[in-house]
Amino acid sequence: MPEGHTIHRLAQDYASYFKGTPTHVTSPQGKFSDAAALLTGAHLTHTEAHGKHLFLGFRDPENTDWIHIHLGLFGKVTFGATPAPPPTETVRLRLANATSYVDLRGPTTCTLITDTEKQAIHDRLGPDPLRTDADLKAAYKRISRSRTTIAALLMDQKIIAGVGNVYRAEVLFRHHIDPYRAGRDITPTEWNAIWADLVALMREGVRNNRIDTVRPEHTPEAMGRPPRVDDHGGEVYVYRRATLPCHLCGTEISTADLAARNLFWCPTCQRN
DNA sequence: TCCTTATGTACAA
DNA sequence: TGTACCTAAGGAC
Repeated sequence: MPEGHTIHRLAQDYASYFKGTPTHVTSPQGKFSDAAALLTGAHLTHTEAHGKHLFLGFRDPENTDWIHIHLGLFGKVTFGATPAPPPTETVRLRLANATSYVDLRGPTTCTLITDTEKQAIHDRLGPDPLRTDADLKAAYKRISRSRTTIAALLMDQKIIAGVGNVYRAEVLFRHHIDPYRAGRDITPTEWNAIWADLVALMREGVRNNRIDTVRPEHTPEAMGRPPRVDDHGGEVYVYRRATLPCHLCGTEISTADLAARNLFWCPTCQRN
């Protein structure tokens, strides 16, 4: 579920359902109870995403408290209309107002933090293709100096924030780049193209709340093959398509372990 | 009903 | 590099 596009979409959705309304905050599961008690009745004033980190701001006259959420691998968020059903035991955080509720389950992080602590998180994250303040040159500076593979670098949140295993695999396929190439062998032209593509793909991901990367001319309809949508909800070239034929050349898609994650690529199309 | 897997990260050794 | 953490869905039996 969660790459950067999911988190930016959540920032929008939390705001549209809860911003400016008195909000009842609870932690049915208990791990966020103390903070929830402090916040309940407060107004959600601001929501923000940086990479895979979500910040929900509750301003009092003095300063802003932030709920910092990171979904990790399993975290899920579900919105609904009131009346809210009784929460299940796994709900870490529930916000509820007169019209809506939202439940958070299974996050890696859900804590109450200050402005200063929030800034520290921004400071250790790289540029996010979905943020207007993103500096793609800062990312390239680090990539162009690194002997590490581009596949690993794209997953490093200090270098670029928000890209996960799906966007990593797909953007490398779309640019015909061998995932094992060293960062320092990526040219400025290639990096600019990768970045621009990530901006476009991830914006579409926010809009549709899913990851689709297949160009119109390569869709199942256009290519005369049966549609196949992955469990993650979108149509892709290589992600989780190991041993299936490449949409473009028919070669079997490869898979390998890279830094404890599954990497997918087409050994024929991605030889540059 | 059990086992595996997953779009992630932090920490220990 | 390995492991711990958090949850739920799908597949094997």
